[in-house]
Parts: sequence; C-alpha cells; structure tokens
Amino acid sequence: MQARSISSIRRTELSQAAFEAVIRYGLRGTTLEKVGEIAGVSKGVVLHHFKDKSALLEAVFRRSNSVLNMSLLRLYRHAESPYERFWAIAYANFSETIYNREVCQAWVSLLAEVPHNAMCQRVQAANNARIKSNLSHELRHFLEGDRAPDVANLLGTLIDGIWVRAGLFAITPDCEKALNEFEFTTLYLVGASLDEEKHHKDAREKIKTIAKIALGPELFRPQ
Amino acid sequence: MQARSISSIRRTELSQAAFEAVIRYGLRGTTLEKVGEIAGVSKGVVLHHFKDKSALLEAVFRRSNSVLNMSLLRLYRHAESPYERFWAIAYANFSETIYNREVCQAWVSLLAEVPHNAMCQRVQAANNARIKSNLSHELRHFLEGDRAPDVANLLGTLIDGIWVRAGLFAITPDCEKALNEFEFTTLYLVGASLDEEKHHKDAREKIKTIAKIALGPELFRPQ
DNA sequence: TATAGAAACTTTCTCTTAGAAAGTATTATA
DNA sequence: TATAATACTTTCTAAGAGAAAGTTTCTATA
Repeated sequence: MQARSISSIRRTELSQAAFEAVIRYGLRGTTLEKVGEIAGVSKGVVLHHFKDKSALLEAVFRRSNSVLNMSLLRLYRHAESPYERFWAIAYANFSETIYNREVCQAWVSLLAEVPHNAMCQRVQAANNARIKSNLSHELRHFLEGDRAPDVANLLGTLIDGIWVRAGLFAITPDCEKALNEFEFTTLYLVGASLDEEKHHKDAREKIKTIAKIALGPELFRPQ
Repeated sequence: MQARSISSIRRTELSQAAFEAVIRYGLRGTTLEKVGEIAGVSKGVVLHHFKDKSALLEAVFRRSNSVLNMSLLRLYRHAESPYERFWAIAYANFSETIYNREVCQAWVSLLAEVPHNAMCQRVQAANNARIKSNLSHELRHFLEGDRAPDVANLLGTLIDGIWVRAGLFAITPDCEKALNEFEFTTLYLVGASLDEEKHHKDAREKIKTIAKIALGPELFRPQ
C-alpha cells in the first residue's frame, strides 16, 4: 500500500514548506534555501523536484486551493439541504482554521504570482468557476429566473474581497464578522427570503458545529 | 517657480518606472536594474533616492493609491448630488484608464508587498477608510438608521474583490460589467430605492461623460 | 542474485541581484 | 570663492536562482 511515489511525497512536503516560508517571510523573502531549511533538506533537493521557483509556487497555489476545496467537500458530506449547503460554503471559507491571518496573508502574497503565471491563472479560474457553480446551485432554490449565476458570481467576488482585506493587515481577521457580511449580502441579494425561514438559522448552527469538528488546524499547516 | 526639488522629481520618475516594471515583469521579475533601465538611469541612482527596494515599492503603492484618489477628486468637482457622487466613486474605480488589465495586474502584484510592510499597510488602511467614508456619506441619503457604514464597508470590499479578479487574469476587464455589478449590489443593499429615481440614471450618464474627459490615459502611465 | 537503468539526492559553479561603501561631480549658500 | 549639501557613479560583496555533473539508493528484469 505504497501508492504514492517518493517524489510525490517530497513534492507535498516541499510545497508545504514553501507555504510556511511565504507565511514567515512573504513572497519576496521566500528563497529556495529557506524552503529547503524548513523542509530539512538542501536547496538542491527543492530544485530536483521542481524545475524552478515558479513551479514550486505554482504547487503551493494549487495545494492551497485544493485544501479549500477539500474543506468544502468535508462539510458537504453532512449538508442535507440548500440551507445547509449554503452554510457549508460559508464555513469552508470563513472558519478559524482557514480564514486566519497567516493563511490569508500567504494567499495575498501568492496572488502576485498569478498575473505572470499561466498555470496559476488556470488553477484560479477553475477555482472561481467551482465556487460560482456551487453557490449558483444552492441559490437556485431561493431565486426565480436566471439570476442565480450572476448573484453567485458576485458573492464569489465578495469572498475574494473579504479574503484580500483580511490578508493585507496584521490583525487577526474576524470570522464571525466575515460570515455575517457574507450572509447579510446574500440575504439582500436574494430578497431576504432566506431569513424568513427558521431552517436557515438552524442550518447555520448545524454546519458551524460540523465545521468545528471536520476542519482541524492541520489543514493548512500540518504537524 | 521650481518648487519641487530634483529629488522629489526623480522619486516620482522612479516610482513611475517601477510601476511600469511591475506591469511588465511582475513583482518577482522587477529588479532595480530594470527600473533604472526604464527610467533611463543606472541602478545606483535608484538606490540613492530610495533606501532599498521595499521603500521603492512602498512609493509605487502610495502613488497608485493617490492616483486613484486624485481621479475621484476630479469627478467630485463636478458631482452635485448624492447620486452623482455615488457614480463618481464608481467611475473613479472602474473607468477604462484605471480599471484595465495592466493596472489591475500591477495592483495585485503590489499587494504581495503589503503583508510584510507596515508602511504599505498604513497606506492601504487609510485608503480603505477613505472609500468607506465617501460611500457612507452618500449612502446616508438612501438608508435609514446607521446601516450606511456597514453597507459602505461591504461595497468597499466588493470593489477590492472586483479589482483582484480583474488583476489575476490575462483578459481585458470589462468596465461596464464591473460598474453594473457595483450598481446592482448597491441597489439591492439599499433596497432598490435608488433605482426608482430618474436622477440616478441621469447622474450616471453625466458622470460617465465627465469621466471620459477628466480621466485621461496619462493617469497611471504618463508620456 | 547480479546488473542496468532510473530516481533521489549532493556538490560545485556561474550569473544575477540587492545593497553597502566610497568615490566624484554638481549645485546652492555664506 | 570656500564649503557644504545634494546628485550621481563606480566598485565591491554576499546572497540567491538555477544549471550541470557527480554520487548514492532504489527497482525491475535477465
């Protein structure tokens, strides 16, 4: 049962170490040597597994997005209604273990790599499409006509905005505030019909509890 | 009438050149030598006027924000009602000469400098506060109670989100779409009362015309 | 089980970069 | 005209990215 190759394991370790380096030193302060140091290997090993620094950062970027995606899937597993799936999306983005200063700062730092890296752009585009599709799917239950995709797109953009703002400053971001902003905006965009249902509040409580269990601190920063 | 010192002029030239370098090569590809090359001076001159690379990037960041601010002031000069001032804010953020691929990409690239640069954080915080205050001031006319600041904050975050998404990809961002998204969200958040007034549509047309004249392409990329 | 070849890892070298330092030229001021 | 500040240049060093070539360790197959 050794399905994963050594290379694949190393690549995971190294992109994890690179993520840690970006957290600690910022994008400009992240050097191959520091990445190697954190991973406990020499700089040469890093370049053996990644053709260059861009490829490494690309892997970090990809991993971050897949962690986010995985978190959502963990919550989806227990979400049984549109309300609950809506909150699953919210908590996948704004739980303490994900939406915190370190991770948000690292994400903002990594963003700088995207404009000049076609692969990162593809990853990011896929990610945006995914979250739009997820949101759109749930919003269909609360919106008539074909407004759902546009509203979903807007909410996706808002999530990005909330994340960026959290990543720019040295203050611990406020999860509860972010969740409320997201909910607040959604309620207004769908015409507040969500709020009338008790299901909505109940769903939040349920997903909140599940998130606390399912989204441990090992997600982004293992060990 | 030589009020500005040579140093001050050089600093402007150099931060302009650095902005151009970030556009062309991205944050990681921007070196002091390339900045000097664009400005037509040697690398030494750059370091003579800026103590180090962080100080240079800080100046670029500061200048970008002040250009944005200046654009807003130019439109405010002709805005004579809350409707018009609302659209002045919208067009200051989403006119072709400002909201375009190059500028948005550069902005996203520069963001990576913020998490590890206290000065940039202060500039950005001031900027966020300013836009919130501006929006809040106009929204007061359309919202009862003390909801205006919260809504203003949300819309500010949305603007950031729209900008980030525009900066990540290699596609020319769509100004009209951005303006509509911003308007759309605002209308829903204030309860669509804006939309009932003909003033609102008229105001948009007026400011649109003024923006075309007042916000020339020399704003971000002179010469 | 011997061995070829691939994969993992190391070491060394080169070129580029940031930035320090110490110099020269230019301009302002007394 | 002397002197001091400002503008700019040149040179040097240390650190970084990445290429290249070497060595060890695994793994498949004859």
